[in-house]
Amino acid sequence: MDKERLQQFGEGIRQLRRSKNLTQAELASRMGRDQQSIQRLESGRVNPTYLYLLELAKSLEMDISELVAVGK
Amino acid sequence: MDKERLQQFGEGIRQLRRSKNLTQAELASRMGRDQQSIQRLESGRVNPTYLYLLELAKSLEMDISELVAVGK
DNA sequence: TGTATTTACAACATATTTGTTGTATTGTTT
DNA sequence: AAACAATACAACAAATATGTTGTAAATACA
Repeated sequence: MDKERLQQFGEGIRQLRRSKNLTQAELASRMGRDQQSIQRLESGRVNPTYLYLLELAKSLEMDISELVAVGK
Repeated sequence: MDKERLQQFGEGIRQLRRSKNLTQAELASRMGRDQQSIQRLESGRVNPTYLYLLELAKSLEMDISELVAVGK
């Protein structure tokens, strides 16, 4: 189901963020967003856009190709 | 600018679709969508979601990691 | 030329993402 | 325990993606 794919992806992002020792607020700040934005993403309650993913990858210092692979 | 990234990505999708000899309508059909959806994507007028990209990759018979790489 | 196919674009309704504010809950540290 | 930091969640407005219909323009082909 779609909802599960989003939850899986969100969980993957959470792992990545933690592996880099960043708080939700810190990551959000790098993206010019707020903590709630990351929280919703990690909880799988939203379906992020391509541009959001590009910014996320940049803020996590990785390629978007690697980023989207976490949901697999 | 963001608009340019979307245009660049859309153009990349167009190349991929053409390389597989698919019309916009055919690709859309595989995704359960209509021709207009693909047209807006390729013209860079929309910012597709993660789930949309997953379906697009599947319909183009490729990995989402490869798919998002076309916009680079 | 004429016909069919493909692509482009616009407008509208609907659903959803995003931004924002506030706050509750959980976790950590002293 | 108390204080602080981090995370979760809800509700609202605004922006935007998506679905849909209609049609114009461009392209391919007989």
